[in-house]
Amino acid sequence: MELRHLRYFKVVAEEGHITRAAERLSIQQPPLSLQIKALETELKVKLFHRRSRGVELTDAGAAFYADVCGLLAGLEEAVSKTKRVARGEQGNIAIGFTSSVIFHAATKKAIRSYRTAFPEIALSLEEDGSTELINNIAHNKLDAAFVRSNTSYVEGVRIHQMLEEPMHLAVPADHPLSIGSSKPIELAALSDQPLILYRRSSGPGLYDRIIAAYASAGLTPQIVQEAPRVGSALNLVAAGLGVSFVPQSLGAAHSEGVVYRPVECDPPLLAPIMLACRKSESSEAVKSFIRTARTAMGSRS
Amino acid sequence: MELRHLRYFKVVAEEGHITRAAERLSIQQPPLSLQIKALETELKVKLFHRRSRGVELTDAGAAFYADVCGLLAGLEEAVSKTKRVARGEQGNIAIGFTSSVIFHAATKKAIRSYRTAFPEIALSLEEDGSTELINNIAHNKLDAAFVRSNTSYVEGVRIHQMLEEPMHLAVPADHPLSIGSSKPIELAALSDQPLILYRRSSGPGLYDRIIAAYASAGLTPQIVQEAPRVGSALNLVAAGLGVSFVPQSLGAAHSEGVVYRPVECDPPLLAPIMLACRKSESSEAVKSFIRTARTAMGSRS
DNA sequence: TCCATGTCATATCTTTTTTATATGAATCAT
DNA sequence: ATGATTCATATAAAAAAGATATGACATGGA
Repeated sequence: MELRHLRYFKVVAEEGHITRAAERLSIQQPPLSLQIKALETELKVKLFHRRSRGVELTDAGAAFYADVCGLLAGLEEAVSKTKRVARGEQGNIAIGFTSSVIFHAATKKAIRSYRTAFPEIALSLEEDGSTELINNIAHNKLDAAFVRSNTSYVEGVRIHQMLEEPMHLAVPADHPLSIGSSKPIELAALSDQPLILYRRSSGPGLYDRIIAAYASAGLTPQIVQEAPRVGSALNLVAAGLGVSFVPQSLGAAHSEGVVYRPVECDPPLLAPIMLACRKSESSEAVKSFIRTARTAMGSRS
Repeated sequence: MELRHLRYFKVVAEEGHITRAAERLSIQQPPLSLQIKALETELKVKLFHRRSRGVELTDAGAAFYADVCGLLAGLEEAVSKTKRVARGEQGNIAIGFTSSVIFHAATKKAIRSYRTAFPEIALSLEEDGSTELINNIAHNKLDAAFVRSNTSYVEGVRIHQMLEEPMHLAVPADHPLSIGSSKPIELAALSDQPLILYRRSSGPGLYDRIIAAYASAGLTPQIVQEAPRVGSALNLVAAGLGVSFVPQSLGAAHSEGVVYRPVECDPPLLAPIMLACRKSESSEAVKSFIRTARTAMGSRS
């Protein structure tokens, strides 16, 4: 059976008349009769009563007609949907982010402007560590991810830097360093402070930058604890276990028992936000997401 | 576009490999490549990325694949449904009845046994006067109808008698004739009783039989009122406006203020139940309904 | 780096299928 | 009865699908 049979059948059913249907289909009557007969033979079902003044659907033919209309309409719908997806107007994409980037206004702005610009594309969001996110992109489980590292190079994944923000020092509210919180703190003042960092394995980016900053100031950090993610590091700070460095944007989120102070340091201690994506991305939807994000976040690279 | 394209596309999408897909389809690789390309050209959408180790769906291709699977499954479903309808196992039929026949146990039994025997066939039931029902059959708005007349002959409609039941006299409860209700009443005793009948135009069957019975007894009925249907005639009887004749089975339904008495009369005054249907019925579902009804109602004609 | 291998694309020929033309058979209306 | 209408059948022409042979291109191993 071919679509031709269904299309011909539909017109014949609507006209109740093979000759007129043939006209509407711009073919001659004999081939149309043959195609209808072939359809009946294949189904082993009589679809029309041959009357002297035309043809009339049998019960079975009427049932088939209803379904055929639906199928043909469904096909048209599928085709136009496919075209929309090809143009990048419809589809769905999966975006990942590390726990610390959602706090930054720019990532929220990026996602919001994409939703507005492409409302027909469903976004699914997933949180995980930088390493896992980048691996998921390589394995086609994610289309792009906001991360804080550019250190892990995975085959087929490219990482764009979107912006950098200063790192702030997070200190317990009752800690001596929390006094005069508006003035920057020099790194040297922290040499003997117990330091809380995040697990390097899931996000080496910030970890390495902090270690590097200590090193270039000629200091050795006293790491007392590794937290699985920034949020938990801040909880440990609030509990008084030590101090930590977090991206400035985190300050807005977690304030209970924690005081944030700018850090004086050369080169400045910065936390980047990067967008990881495939080196050769084929999906229009994903490409437009990357474009939107770069515009919204003011990335010029 | 033809179903072939969709079927081929589906297999290629599943295999991710044109050569293997061609094997599964029992054709050679070059024609399959051509058909896929033709499909892409017609849709003006690239459905596959050509990779060195095979092919891979594009976003648009993946969207199309999902829809194509649904459509092909839908087609199979439509075909098997059509076959079921052709075998008379599925479908829907429209049955009419006059207001007076549903009170008879035999019609309820007929409908019930049909529902049991063919649960997949939807029955739609409609009540109207005999004349209207029979016209509706001729105009294909109904498939069959239980009526009480065989007097109206409409082109293309055949009427089978299913059974006959005696007519009873309905008298007001406070009427002298209601005394001794178990004994039959002779027609002669009614010569000067005001008579209520139903409108002849919508159901000439019973009307004519009653008039004929009076005539053969040498009496002239004193018709005081015509009711639109049996139910309303009984209401008029209950109100004391006169007496009426109704099929025995009606006694079960309407008893408030009405007493029913058998009628002594030669030839006996009988109310038939007929089944009207098309002279040449083509639907298996309707044919099986007629068969079931005749069996359930004990018609031997 | 080069070659063997695997994979899709292209070219050409064969076969099948679809369509067109001509005509027949059946039914209905005048 | 006859002419018109409509579907069916027969046969010829055109189009399309499929087969075979081969090319182009990338990949992975020696």
